Amino acid sequence: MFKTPRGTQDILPQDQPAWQHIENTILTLCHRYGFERISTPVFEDTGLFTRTVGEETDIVQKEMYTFKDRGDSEITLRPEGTAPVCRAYIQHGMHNRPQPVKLYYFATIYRYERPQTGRFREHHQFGAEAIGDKDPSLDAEIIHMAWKIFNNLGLKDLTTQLNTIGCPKCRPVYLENLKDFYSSRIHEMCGDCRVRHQRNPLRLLDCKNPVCQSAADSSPRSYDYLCPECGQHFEKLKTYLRILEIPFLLNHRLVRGLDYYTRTVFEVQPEDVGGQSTIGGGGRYDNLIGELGGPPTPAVGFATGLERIMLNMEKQHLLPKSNGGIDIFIAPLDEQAREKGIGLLNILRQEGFSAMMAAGEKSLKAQLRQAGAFSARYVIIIGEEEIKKNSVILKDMATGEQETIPANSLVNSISKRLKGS
RNA sequence: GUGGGCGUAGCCGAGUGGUUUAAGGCGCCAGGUUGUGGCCCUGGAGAUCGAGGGUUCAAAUCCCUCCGUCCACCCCA
Repeated sequence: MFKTPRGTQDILPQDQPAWQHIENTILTLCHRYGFERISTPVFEDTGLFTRTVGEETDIVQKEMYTFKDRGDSEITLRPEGTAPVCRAYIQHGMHNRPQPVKLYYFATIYRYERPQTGRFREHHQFGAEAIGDKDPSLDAEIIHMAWKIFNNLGLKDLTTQLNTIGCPKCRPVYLENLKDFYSSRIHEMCGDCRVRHQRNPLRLLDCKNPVCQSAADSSPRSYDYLCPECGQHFEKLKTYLRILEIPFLLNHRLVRGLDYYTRTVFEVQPEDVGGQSTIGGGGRYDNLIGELGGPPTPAVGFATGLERIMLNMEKQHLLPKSNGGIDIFIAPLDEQAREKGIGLLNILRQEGFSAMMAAGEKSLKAQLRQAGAFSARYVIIIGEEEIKKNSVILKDMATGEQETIPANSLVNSISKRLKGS
Protein backbone atom coordinates (compact mmCIF):
# COMPACT_ATOMS: atom_id res chain seq x y z
CA MET A 1 0.00 0.00 0.00
CA PHE A 2 1.27 3.41 -0.91
CA LYS A 3 0.92 6.20 1.58
CA THR A 4 1.72 9.89 1.51
CA PRO A 5 5.44 10.32 2.03
CA ARG A 6 6.52 11.18 5.55
CA GLY A 7 5.60 14.68 6.59
CA THR A 8 3.12 15.19 3.76
CA GLN A 9 -0.65 15.02 3.80
CA ASP A 10 -3.69 14.87 1.59
CA ILE A 11 -6.19 17.65 1.96
CA LEU A 12 -9.48 15.78 1.77
CA PRO A 13 -12.85 17.08 0.57
CA GLN A 14 -14.08 17.56 4.12
CA ASP A 15 -11.08 19.78 4.87
CA GLN A 16 -11.48 21.93 1.79
CA PRO A 17 -14.08 24.34 3.19
CA ALA A 18 -11.64 25.35 5.92
CA TRP A 19 -8.84 25.92 3.42
CA GLN A 20 -11.09 27.87 1.15
CA HIS A 21 -12.30 30.05 3.95
CA ILE A 22 -8.75 30.93 4.91
CA GLU A 23 -7.72 31.53 1.31
CA ASN A 24 -10.74 33.70 0.61
CA THR A 25 -10.14 35.81 3.69
CA ILE A 26 -6.55 36.36 2.64
CA LEU A 27 -7.43 37.06 -0.99
CA THR A 28 -9.88 39.76 0.04
CA LEU A 29 -7.25 41.46 2.14
CA CYS A 30 -4.59 41.22 -0.56
CA HIS A 31 -6.89 43.04 -2.89
CA ARG A 32 -7.61 45.73 -0.30
CA TYR A 33 -3.94 46.29 0.38
CA GLY A 34 -3.11 46.42 -3.31
CA PHE A 35 -1.08 43.23 -3.64
CA GLU A 36 -0.96 41.20 -6.85
CA ARG A 37 -0.56 37.46 -7.08
CA ILE A 38 2.56 35.75 -8.36
CA SER A 39 3.34 32.05 -8.72
CA THR A 40 6.83 30.65 -9.05
CA PRO A 41 8.13 27.12 -9.68
CA VAL A 42 8.22 24.51 -6.96
CA PHE A 43 11.94 24.06 -7.63
CA GLU A 44 14.75 26.48 -8.33
CA ASP A 45 18.50 26.44 -8.79
CA THR A 46 20.01 25.43 -5.47
CA GLY A 47 22.22 28.49 -5.48
CA LEU A 48 19.24 30.80 -5.15
CA PHE A 49 18.64 29.53 -1.64
CA THR A 50 22.18 28.93 -0.43
CA ARG A 51 23.09 32.49 -1.41
CA THR A 52 20.11 34.21 0.16
CA VAL A 53 18.96 32.11 3.10
CA GLY A 54 22.55 31.79 4.33
CA GLU A 55 25.08 28.98 4.34
CA GLU A 56 25.12 28.81 8.12
CA THR A 57 21.37 28.47 8.58
CA ASP A 58 19.68 25.21 9.53
CA ILE A 59 17.54 25.43 6.44
CA VAL A 60 20.53 25.26 4.12
CA GLN A 61 22.66 23.04 6.33
CA LYS A 62 20.21 20.23 6.87
CA GLU A 63 16.70 20.86 5.65
CA MET A 64 16.74 21.37 1.89
CA TYR A 65 15.46 18.87 -0.63
CA THR A 66 18.37 19.13 -3.03
CA PHE A 67 19.13 16.86 -5.92
CA LYS A 68 20.65 16.73 -9.39
CA ASP A 69 18.21 16.38 -12.23
CA ARG A 70 18.87 14.30 -15.33
CA GLY A 71 20.72 17.16 -16.92
CA ASP A 72 23.04 17.45 -13.92
CA SER A 73 21.52 20.72 -12.75
CA GLU A 74 21.51 21.40 -9.01
CA ILE A 75 17.87 21.67 -8.04
CA THR A 76 16.19 22.46 -4.72
CA LEU A 77 12.52 22.30 -3.77
CA ARG A 78 11.78 25.75 -2.39
CA PRO A 79 12.36 25.88 1.36
CA GLU A 80 10.92 29.39 1.58
CA GLY A 81 9.03 31.85 -0.58
CA THR A 82 10.87 35.15 -0.58
CA ALA A 83 13.97 34.35 -2.63
CA PRO A 84 11.98 32.99 -5.60
CA VAL A 85 9.82 36.10 -5.67
CA CYS A 86 12.92 38.28 -5.64
CA ARG A 87 14.43 36.19 -8.42
CA ALA A 88 11.27 36.78 -10.44
CA TYR A 89 11.40 40.50 -9.67
CA ILE A 90 14.89 40.68 -11.13
CA GLN A 91 14.34 38.28 -14.02
CA HIS A 92 11.30 40.13 -15.30
CA GLY A 93 12.66 43.61 -14.82
CA MET A 94 10.01 44.55 -12.31
CA HIS A 95 12.12 47.51 -11.20
CA ASN A 96 10.68 49.14 -14.32
CA ARG A 97 7.20 48.90 -12.88
CA PRO A 98 5.85 51.53 -10.51
CA GLN A 99 7.51 50.97 -7.11
CA PRO A 100 6.88 49.45 -4.74
CA VAL A 101 5.89 46.23 -6.43
CA LYS A 102 3.53 44.47 -4.08
CA LEU A 103 3.28 40.73 -4.61
CA TYR A 104 1.69 37.84 -2.78
CA TYR A 105 1.81 34.09 -3.23
CA PHE A 106 0.40 30.82 -2.02
CA ALA A 107 3.08 28.18 -2.22
CA THR A 108 4.00 24.74 -0.97
CA ILE A 109 7.25 24.79 0.99
CA TYR A 110 9.64 21.87 1.43
CA ARG A 111 11.93 21.21 4.35
CA TYR A 112 13.44 17.92 5.43
CA GLU A 113 12.30 17.99 9.06
CA ARG A 114 11.19 15.51 11.62
CA PRO A 115 7.42 15.92 11.48
CA GLN A 116 5.21 16.65 14.44
CA THR A 117 2.06 18.65 15.06
CA GLY A 118 2.14 21.82 12.98
CA ARG A 119 5.39 20.83 11.33
CA PHE A 120 5.63 19.05 8.01
CA ARG A 121 8.00 18.29 5.19
CA GLU A 122 5.59 19.88 2.77
CA HIS A 123 3.53 22.76 4.07
CA HIS A 124 1.57 25.66 2.64
CA GLN A 125 2.54 29.24 3.04
CA PHE A 126 0.99 32.50 2.16
CA GLY A 127 3.46 35.35 1.74
CA ALA A 128 3.41 38.99 0.77
CA GLU A 129 6.32 41.16 -0.33
CA ALA A 130 6.52 44.92 -0.90
CA ILE A 131 9.56 45.47 -3.07
CA GLY A 132 11.25 48.70 -4.14
CA ASP A 133 10.92 51.21 -1.32
CA LYS A 134 12.56 51.58 2.06
CA ASP A 135 9.75 53.58 3.63
CA PRO A 136 8.95 52.24 7.12
CA SER A 137 5.27 52.71 6.34
CA LEU A 138 5.63 49.61 4.18
CA ASP A 139 7.01 47.67 7.14
CA ALA A 140 3.96 48.82 9.04
CA GLU A 141 1.66 47.88 6.19
CA ILE A 142 3.07 44.37 6.00
CA ILE A 143 2.74 43.85 9.73
CA HIS A 144 -0.71 45.36 9.60
CA MET A 145 -1.84 43.01 6.86
CA ALA A 146 -0.47 40.00 8.72
CA TRP A 147 -2.25 41.12 11.84
CA LYS A 148 -5.44 41.76 9.88
CA ILE A 149 -5.43 38.31 8.34
CA PHE A 150 -5.30 36.61 11.71
CA ASN A 151 -7.84 39.05 13.06
CA ASN A 152 -10.34 38.59 10.27
CA LEU A 153 -10.06 34.84 10.65
CA GLY A 154 -11.18 35.35 14.23
CA LEU A 155 -7.93 34.30 15.93
CA LYS A 156 -7.58 35.64 19.45
CA ASP A 157 -4.70 35.99 21.86
CA LEU A 158 -1.94 36.54 19.33
CA THR A 159 1.12 38.57 20.16
CA THR A 160 3.27 40.41 17.68
CA GLN A 161 6.91 40.53 18.61
CA LEU A 162 9.10 43.15 17.08
CA ASN A 163 12.80 43.77 16.82
CA THR A 164 15.31 45.45 14.57
CA ILE A 165 18.67 43.99 13.71
CA GLY A 166 20.17 47.02 12.01
CA CYS A 167 21.96 47.20 8.70
CA PRO A 168 25.45 46.36 7.42
CA LYS A 169 26.59 49.72 8.72
CA CYS A 170 25.55 49.38 12.34
CA ARG A 171 25.17 45.67 12.84
CA PRO A 172 28.91 44.91 12.94
CA VAL A 173 29.28 47.32 15.86
CA TYR A 174 26.46 45.61 17.66
CA LEU A 175 27.81 42.17 16.93
CA GLU A 176 31.19 43.15 18.36
CA ASN A 177 29.51 44.18 21.59
CA LEU A 178 27.45 41.04 21.61
CA LYS A 179 30.50 38.87 21.15
CA ASP A 180 32.36 40.73 23.87
CA PHE A 181 29.46 40.27 26.20
CA TYR A 182 29.45 36.54 25.53
CA SER A 183 33.22 36.03 25.52
CA SER A 184 33.50 36.10 29.29
CA ARG A 185 30.75 33.52 29.75
CA ILE A 186 30.93 31.40 26.62
CA HIS A 187 32.46 28.51 28.55
CA GLU A 188 29.21 27.98 30.40
CA MET A 189 27.02 28.12 27.30
CA CYS A 190 25.76 25.14 25.32
CA GLY A 191 27.77 23.58 22.52
CA ASP A 192 25.58 25.10 19.83
CA CYS A 193 26.11 28.54 21.26
CA ARG A 194 29.88 28.15 21.21
CA VAL A 195 29.63 27.51 17.50
CA ARG A 196 27.21 30.38 17.05
CA HIS A 197 29.59 32.68 18.91
CA GLN A 198 32.11 32.04 16.18
CA ARG A 199 29.94 31.80 13.11
CA ASN A 200 26.59 33.52 13.63
CA PRO A 201 26.56 35.48 16.90
CA LEU A 202 23.09 36.88 16.27
CA ARG A 203 21.62 33.47 16.77
CA LEU A 204 23.03 33.28 20.28
CA LEU A 205 20.01 35.34 21.22
CA ASP A 206 17.31 32.83 20.43
CA CYS A 207 18.88 29.78 22.06
CA LYS A 208 16.27 27.90 24.08
CA ASN A 209 18.76 26.44 26.56
CA PRO A 210 17.91 27.83 30.04
CA VAL A 211 21.49 28.79 30.83
CA CYS A 212 21.93 30.53 27.51
CA GLN A 213 18.56 32.21 27.88
CA SER A 214 19.46 34.09 30.99
CA ALA A 215 22.59 35.32 29.26
CA ALA A 216 20.62 36.33 26.21
CA ASP A 217 18.10 38.18 28.35
CA SER A 218 20.72 40.45 29.76
CA SER A 219 22.73 40.75 26.59
CA PRO A 220 23.22 44.03 24.70
CA ARG A 221 20.21 45.03 22.63
CA SER A 222 20.44 45.69 18.95
CA TYR A 223 18.19 48.70 19.12
CA ASP A 224 20.70 50.40 21.40
CA TYR A 225 23.35 50.25 18.69
CA LEU A 226 21.49 51.42 15.61
CA CYS A 227 22.94 53.94 13.20
CA PRO A 228 20.88 57.12 12.84
CA GLU A 229 19.08 55.88 9.73
CA CYS A 230 18.11 52.55 11.24
CA GLY A 231 17.15 54.28 14.48
CA GLN A 232 14.85 56.66 12.68
CA HIS A 233 13.36 53.83 10.62
CA PHE A 234 12.57 51.90 13.76
CA GLU A 235 11.06 54.90 15.54
CA LYS A 236 8.82 55.69 12.60
CA LEU A 237 7.72 52.09 12.29
CA LYS A 238 6.70 52.03 15.95
CA THR A 239 4.79 55.28 15.49
CA TYR A 240 2.92 53.86 12.51
CA LEU A 241 2.08 50.66 14.36
CA ARG A 242 0.64 52.72 17.19
CA ILE A 243 -1.50 54.69 14.75
CA LEU A 244 -2.74 51.39 13.33
CA GLU A 245 -3.39 50.22 16.88
CA ILE A 246 -1.39 47.06 16.46
CA PRO A 247 -0.27 45.79 19.83
CA PHE A 248 3.38 44.74 19.70
CA LEU A 249 6.03 43.68 22.12
CA LEU A 250 9.66 44.61 21.72
CA ASN A 251 11.83 41.55 21.95
CA HIS A 252 15.53 42.15 21.55
CA ARG A 253 16.09 38.41 21.31
CA LEU A 254 13.96 37.98 18.24
CA VAL A 255 16.17 37.16 15.29
CA ARG A 256 15.10 34.97 12.45
CA GLY A 257 16.36 31.77 10.96
CA LEU A 258 17.14 33.32 7.61
CA ASP A 259 20.17 35.53 7.16
CA TYR A 260 18.81 38.01 4.67
CA TYR A 261 16.94 40.23 7.11
CA THR A 262 17.92 43.83 7.79
CA ARG A 263 16.35 46.27 10.22
CA THR A 264 12.78 45.11 10.93
CA VAL A 265 12.03 41.56 12.01
CA PHE A 266 8.76 40.38 13.53
CA GLU A 267 6.91 37.25 14.47
CA VAL A 268 3.30 36.52 15.38
CA GLN A 269 2.69 33.87 18.02
CA PRO A 270 -0.35 32.44 19.77
CA GLU A 271 -0.53 32.93 23.51
CA ASP A 272 -0.46 29.30 24.56
CA VAL A 273 2.98 28.57 23.25
CA GLY A 274 3.18 24.93 22.30
CA GLY A 275 6.04 23.43 20.40
CA GLN A 276 5.31 25.06 17.10
CA SER A 277 4.48 28.54 18.25
CA THR A 278 5.18 30.82 15.33
CA ILE A 279 2.22 31.31 13.07
CA GLY A 280 3.75 33.95 10.86
CA GLY A 281 6.80 36.12 10.59
CA GLY A 282 8.84 38.34 8.37
CA GLY A 283 10.88 41.46 8.10
CA ARG A 284 12.86 43.77 5.90
CA TYR A 285 15.51 42.51 3.50
CA ASP A 286 17.10 45.53 1.85
CA ASN A 287 20.12 43.71 0.44
CA LEU A 288 18.65 40.50 -0.87
CA ILE A 289 17.87 41.63 -4.38
CA GLY A 290 21.25 43.32 -4.74
CA GLU A 291 22.97 40.15 -3.59
CA LEU A 292 21.11 38.20 -6.24
CA GLY A 293 22.57 40.47 -8.91
CA GLY A 294 19.64 42.83 -9.24
CA PRO A 295 19.71 46.58 -8.73
CA PRO A 296 19.98 47.60 -5.06
CA THR A 297 16.37 47.31 -4.00
CA PRO A 298 14.92 47.56 -0.51
CA ALA A 299 12.01 45.28 0.35
CA VAL A 300 9.90 44.00 3.20
CA GLY A 301 7.65 40.98 3.51
CA PHE A 302 6.16 38.26 5.63
CA ALA A 303 4.94 34.70 5.38
CA THR A 304 2.48 32.61 7.32
CA GLY A 305 1.94 28.87 7.51
CA LEU A 306 -1.58 27.86 6.55
CA GLU A 307 -1.39 24.64 8.57
CA ARG A 308 -0.40 26.66 11.63
CA ILE A 309 -3.32 29.00 11.08
CA MET A 310 -5.59 26.01 10.79
CA LEU A 311 -4.16 24.45 13.95
CA ASN A 312 -4.86 27.58 15.96
CA MET A 313 -8.28 28.07 14.44
CA GLU A 314 -9.16 24.52 15.36
CA LYS A 315 -8.08 25.13 18.95
CA GLN A 316 -10.32 28.17 19.02
CA HIS A 317 -13.21 26.40 17.27
CA LEU A 318 -13.19 28.71 14.31
CA LEU A 319 -13.16 26.23 11.45
CA PRO A 320 -16.16 25.96 9.13
CA LYS A 321 -17.19 22.39 8.44
CA SER A 322 -19.96 21.80 5.95
CA ASN A 323 -19.35 22.28 2.30
CA GLY A 324 -23.09 22.62 1.70
CA GLY A 325 -25.26 20.27 -0.28
CA ILE A 326 -26.46 20.13 -3.84
CA ASP A 327 -29.59 21.79 -5.20
CA ILE A 328 -31.20 18.87 -6.97
CA PHE A 329 -30.99 15.11 -6.91
CA ILE A 330 -32.73 13.13 -9.63
CA ALA A 331 -34.20 9.74 -8.79
CA PRO A 332 -35.20 7.73 -11.88
CA LEU A 333 -37.19 4.53 -11.38
CA ASP A 334 -36.44 2.75 -14.65
CA GLU A 335 -34.34 2.99 -17.76
CA GLN A 336 -36.75 5.26 -19.61
CA ALA A 337 -36.80 7.59 -16.63
CA ARG A 338 -33.02 7.59 -16.55
CA GLU A 339 -32.88 8.77 -20.15
CA LYS A 340 -35.26 11.54 -19.26
CA GLY A 341 -33.13 12.31 -16.23
CA ILE A 342 -29.93 12.65 -18.22
CA GLY A 343 -31.55 15.32 -20.32
CA LEU A 344 -32.91 17.14 -17.28
CA LEU A 345 -29.53 17.03 -15.55
CA ASN A 346 -27.98 18.76 -18.50
CA ILE A 347 -30.62 21.47 -18.56
CA LEU A 348 -30.50 22.09 -14.81
CA ARG A 349 -26.73 22.38 -14.84
CA GLN A 350 -26.84 24.80 -17.74
CA GLU A 351 -29.24 26.88 -15.67
CA GLY A 352 -26.60 27.05 -12.99
CA PHE A 353 -27.97 24.55 -10.48
CA SER A 354 -25.86 21.89 -8.87
CA ALA A 355 -27.51 18.63 -9.80
CA MET A 356 -26.77 14.93 -9.79
CA MET A 357 -28.61 11.73 -10.50
CA ALA A 358 -28.58 8.40 -8.70
CA ALA A 359 -26.30 5.91 -10.42
CA GLY A 360 -27.08 2.24 -10.73
CA GLU A 361 -30.36 0.48 -10.22
CA LYS A 362 -31.63 1.37 -6.79
CA SER A 363 -34.97 1.32 -5.06
CA LEU A 364 -36.65 4.67 -4.56
CA LYS A 365 -35.99 4.28 -0.88
CA ALA A 366 -32.29 3.88 -1.47
CA GLN A 367 -32.24 6.81 -3.85
CA LEU A 368 -33.92 9.09 -1.35
CA ARG A 369 -31.56 7.96 1.35
CA GLN A 370 -28.75 8.87 -0.94
CA ALA A 371 -30.29 12.26 -1.72
CA GLY A 372 -30.39 12.89 2.00
CA ALA A 373 -26.77 11.90 2.38
CA PHE A 374 -25.80 14.39 -0.32
CA SER A 375 -27.85 17.07 1.42
CA ALA A 376 -29.96 17.68 -1.65
CA ARG A 377 -32.55 20.43 -1.27
CA TYR A 378 -34.92 18.99 -3.87
CA VAL A 379 -35.42 15.58 -5.36
CA ILE A 380 -36.95 14.98 -8.76
CA ILE A 381 -38.66 11.62 -8.95
CA ILE A 382 -39.38 10.15 -12.36
CA GLY A 383 -41.27 6.89 -12.78
CA GLU A 384 -43.59 5.19 -15.24
CA GLU A 385 -46.51 7.44 -14.39
CA GLU A 386 -44.46 10.59 -14.89
CA ILE A 387 -43.03 9.43 -18.19
CA LYS A 388 -46.55 8.75 -19.42
CA LYS A 389 -47.80 12.20 -18.47
CA ASN A 390 -44.53 13.94 -19.28
CA SER A 391 -44.37 15.24 -15.72
CA VAL A 392 -42.03 14.92 -12.74
CA ILE A 393 -42.47 14.84 -8.99
CA LEU A 394 -40.63 17.65 -7.23
CA LYS A 395 -39.98 16.90 -3.57
CA ASP A 396 -38.75 19.43 -1.04
CA MET A 397 -36.41 17.50 1.23
CA ALA A 398 -36.65 19.97 4.10
CA THR A 399 -40.43 19.88 4.41
CA GLY A 400 -41.11 16.54 2.78
CA GLU A 401 -43.77 18.16 0.63
CA GLN A 402 -43.99 17.19 -3.00
CA GLU A 403 -46.03 18.00 -6.07
CA THR A 404 -46.38 16.72 -9.59
CA ILE A 405 -45.52 19.31 -12.20
CA PRO A 406 -45.24 19.28 -16.00
CA ALA A 407 -41.69 18.43 -17.06
CA ASN A 408 -41.37 21.56 -19.16
CA SER A 409 -42.08 23.86 -16.22
CA LEU A 410 -39.45 22.25 -14.03
CA VAL A 411 -36.75 24.88 -14.50
CA ASN A 412 -39.22 27.64 -13.78
CA SER A 413 -40.50 25.94 -10.72
CA ILE A 414 -37.07 25.29 -9.31
CA SER A 415 -35.86 28.77 -10.09
CA LYS A 416 -38.74 30.20 -8.14
CA ARG A 417 -37.88 28.14 -5.12
CA LEU A 418 -34.09 28.34 -5.19
CA LYS A 419 -33.46 31.78 -6.63
CA GLY A 420 -36.62 33.36 -5.38
CA SER A 421 -37.41 34.70 -8.84
C1' G B 1 19.74 14.77 13.99
C1' U B 2 18.67 13.24 19.71
C1' G B 3 15.28 11.24 23.52
C1' G B 4 10.41 9.18 24.83
C1' G B 5 4.98 7.37 24.02
C1' C B 6 1.96 4.92 20.54
C1' G B 7 0.48 1.73 15.91
C1' U B 8 -6.28 -3.39 16.13
C1' A B 9 -11.63 -2.47 9.57
C1' G B 10 -12.54 4.30 6.17
C1' C B 11 -12.87 6.59 11.52
C1' C B 12 -13.17 5.92 17.07
C1' G B 13 -11.97 1.84 19.96
C1' A B 14 -12.30 -3.32 23.47
C1' G B 15 -8.96 -7.12 23.90
C1' U B 16 -1.96 -7.49 27.10
C1' G B 17 -0.12 -15.41 25.65
C1' G B 18 -4.97 -20.29 24.76
C1' U B 19 -13.30 -19.90 25.51
C1' U B 20 -11.09 -14.53 19.55
C1' U B 21 -13.97 -18.27 13.58
C1' A B 22 -10.57 -10.31 16.96
C1' A B 23 -15.99 -7.00 20.81
C1' G B 24 -18.73 -2.43 20.39
C1' G B 25 -19.83 2.37 18.18
C1' C B 26 -19.71 5.75 13.80
C1' G B 27 -19.71 5.47 8.61
C1' C B 28 -20.91 2.38 4.13
C1' C B 29 -24.48 -1.16 1.56
C1' A B 30 -29.21 -3.66 1.67
C1' G B 31 -34.07 -4.97 3.67
C1' G B 32 -38.39 -3.64 7.05
C1' U B 33 -43.78 -6.14 0.76
C1' U B 34 -46.04 -3.75 -4.31
C1' G B 35 -42.95 4.08 -6.17
C1' U B 36 -40.73 7.99 -0.93
C1' G B 37 -35.21 10.01 2.82
C1' G B 38 -33.61 11.93 7.59
C1' C B 39 -35.52 8.49 13.53
C1' C B 40 -36.01 3.31 14.67
C1' C B 41 -35.36 -2.14 13.75
C1' U B 42 -32.86 -6.26 11.08
C1' G B 43 -29.05 -8.06 8.11
C1' G B 44 -24.46 -7.56 5.19
C1' A B 45 -19.71 -6.14 3.46
C1' G B 46 -15.18 -4.49 5.43
C1' A B 47 -8.95 -6.35 9.51
C1' U B 48 -2.81 -10.35 6.01
C1' C B 49 -4.26 -6.99 14.47
C1' G B 50 1.82 -1.17 10.78
C1' A B 51 5.87 -4.56 8.15
C1' G B 52 9.58 -8.37 8.64
C1' G B 53 12.02 -11.77 11.77
C1' G B 54 12.27 -14.47 16.49
C1' U B 55 10.52 -17.00 21.35
C1' U B 56 6.48 -20.65 22.37
C1' C B 57 2.64 -26.61 21.80
C1' A B 58 0.01 -21.69 21.18
C1' A B 59 1.18 -14.48 19.82
C1' A B 60 -2.94 -8.82 18.27
C1' U B 61 -0.91 -10.02 23.19
C1' C B 62 6.46 -11.47 24.75
C1' C B 63 11.50 -10.08 22.19
C1' C B 64 14.36 -7.75 18.03
C1' U B 65 14.64 -4.78 13.55
C1' C B 66 12.39 -1.53 10.27
C1' C B 67 8.43 1.83 8.93
C1' G B 68 4.79 5.24 10.39
C1' U B 69 2.65 8.52 13.96
C1' C B 70 2.59 11.66 18.28
C1' C B 71 5.40 14.45 22.20
C1' A B 72 9.87 16.96 23.79
C1' C B 73 14.63 18.95 22.07
C1' C B 74 16.28 21.48 17.73
C1' C B 75 14.44 24.65 14.07
C1' C B 76 10.75 27.29 12.00
C1' A B 77 5.52 28.42 9.09
